[in-house]
Amino acid sequence: MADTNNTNIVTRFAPSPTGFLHVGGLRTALYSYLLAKKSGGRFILRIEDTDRARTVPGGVENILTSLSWAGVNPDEGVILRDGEASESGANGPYTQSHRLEIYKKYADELVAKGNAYYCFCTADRLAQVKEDRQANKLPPGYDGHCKNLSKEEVENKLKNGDNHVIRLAMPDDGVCTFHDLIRGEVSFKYSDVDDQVLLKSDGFPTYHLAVVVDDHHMQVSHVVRGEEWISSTPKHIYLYECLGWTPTLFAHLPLLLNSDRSKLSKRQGDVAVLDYKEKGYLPEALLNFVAFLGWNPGDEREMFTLDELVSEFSLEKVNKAGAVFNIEKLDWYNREYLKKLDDEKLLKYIDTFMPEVARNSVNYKNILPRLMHTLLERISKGSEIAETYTENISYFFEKEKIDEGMLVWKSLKDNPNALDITRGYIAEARAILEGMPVESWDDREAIKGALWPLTEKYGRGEVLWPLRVSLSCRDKSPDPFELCYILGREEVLNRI
RNA sequence: GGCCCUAUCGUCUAACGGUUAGGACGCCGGCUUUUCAAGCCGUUAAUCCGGGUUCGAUUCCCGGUAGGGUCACCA
Repeated sequence: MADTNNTNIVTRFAPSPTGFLHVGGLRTALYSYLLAKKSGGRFILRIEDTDRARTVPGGVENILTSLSWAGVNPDEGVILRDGEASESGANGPYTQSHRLEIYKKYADELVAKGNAYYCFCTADRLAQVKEDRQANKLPPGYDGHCKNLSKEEVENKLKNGDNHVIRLAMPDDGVCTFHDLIRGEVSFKYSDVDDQVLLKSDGFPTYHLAVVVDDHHMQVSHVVRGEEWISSTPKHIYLYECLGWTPTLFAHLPLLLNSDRSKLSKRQGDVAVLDYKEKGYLPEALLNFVAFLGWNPGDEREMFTLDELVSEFSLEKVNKAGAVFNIEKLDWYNREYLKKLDDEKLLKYIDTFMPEVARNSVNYKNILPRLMHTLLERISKGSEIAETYTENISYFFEKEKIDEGMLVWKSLKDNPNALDITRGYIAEARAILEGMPVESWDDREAIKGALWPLTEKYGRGEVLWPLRVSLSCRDKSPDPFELCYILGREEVLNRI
């Protein structure tokens, strides 16, 4: 349904499928989503696939999957400004490569109006110009060579079928000042702005043309994008002016940074949203974390669901400075959200990260539900299960060799009969456990209660340490009561 | 190099002229304890520098410095 009410904010997320959606993109999408949703407006997804050479197979799929995993879902059935039917419908996002005639039409209009011109320069000449200008310490950029071509020359070259692009003719003087919703007033001299290509020789638009045309037609009110676009904004605003349209409002977000404060990149860790999914980060955790990179509610609350973010979010509270993507904090968030999972979900979660060896154990199905909470205390994400499996987990699923020297508690170390004495303790413990009613095995406290008199008789470390070691074959593990509970009667009696 | 943006603990940040500069993560320490982990408690730690404006600057202005972004027929 058409919405002509301007009080509602319309935003869009416009990634290009040239790789995988990364966490910075997710944050941009999230902020755009929050801004629109908070006002009761719409959030549009638009695929900017105007670079044929760099478009990656599966790129669109990856964007869609990532967004939907995170729960940042675009609206459907968007109506365009001029009333044409929504190409998006319920089936997918807008895609620029499907809208080529629209951009062409406006590029032609711009040429007709004298705001743009044909350029026939070859790549070689362009490279030469760039080199020369740099040698003269001028900023690299187009020198305007084709701007002054006569009508006849242009027509001849066109008739000739010469390769050409269409460039925007930037004014020689004047200043572009705009109010960035995050940074305040920003201005650029038009003379510092290059004559950008609008339509490439393959007939595809560049970002600059496509973004303006689409944002206008899709009734976008607020453009939320990364700071790297701020210096291109004058081109966009000028384009709006030439086309006789009202520019959108702009909000340029601070960048996400590596720990060395360079722009977040693949080299220093994972950046793809789905990498985080695979490592076992919960979408709620990633989203909550990423939301707080450059924004905060103004008080000391830190845990926010997507819905809570919608009601709390405001652009005024978005910071200006770049933010380091700090994995430790993400890990903390993830564990907090993991703790909130109910047993059924936690079981499923832990299960998906368990290695094959564990799965093949006959006791797997019995042990896992009892082990999961204990395990959760030791990990902050699923991928750590595999990393720490051999060291800290494998013994639950298969009995391993015990180093008998490890069996003796430190207080008995000097006693020549330490091992025999310790074996005696273990034997007594075993007898107690064997005589324990079957239902007590489901109750940690009952197990503890049964074993406790022994510790009072011989000492805690003297009894508990060897018991724990003989059950886990490790010098580090949960306490013996916990081990008994997790392993179950049969396995415990078997191991002791 | 030109242009633009930015600057509070190691990190994410609060303080929109007056606070012992607050919180969170991490680090470190303590408690608990049979080990490990978890949990609880606590400590450490910051206003980039220099000038203004002001009775008073983290906060406003100017200048440095540092970092980042951008200057493609890439987005």
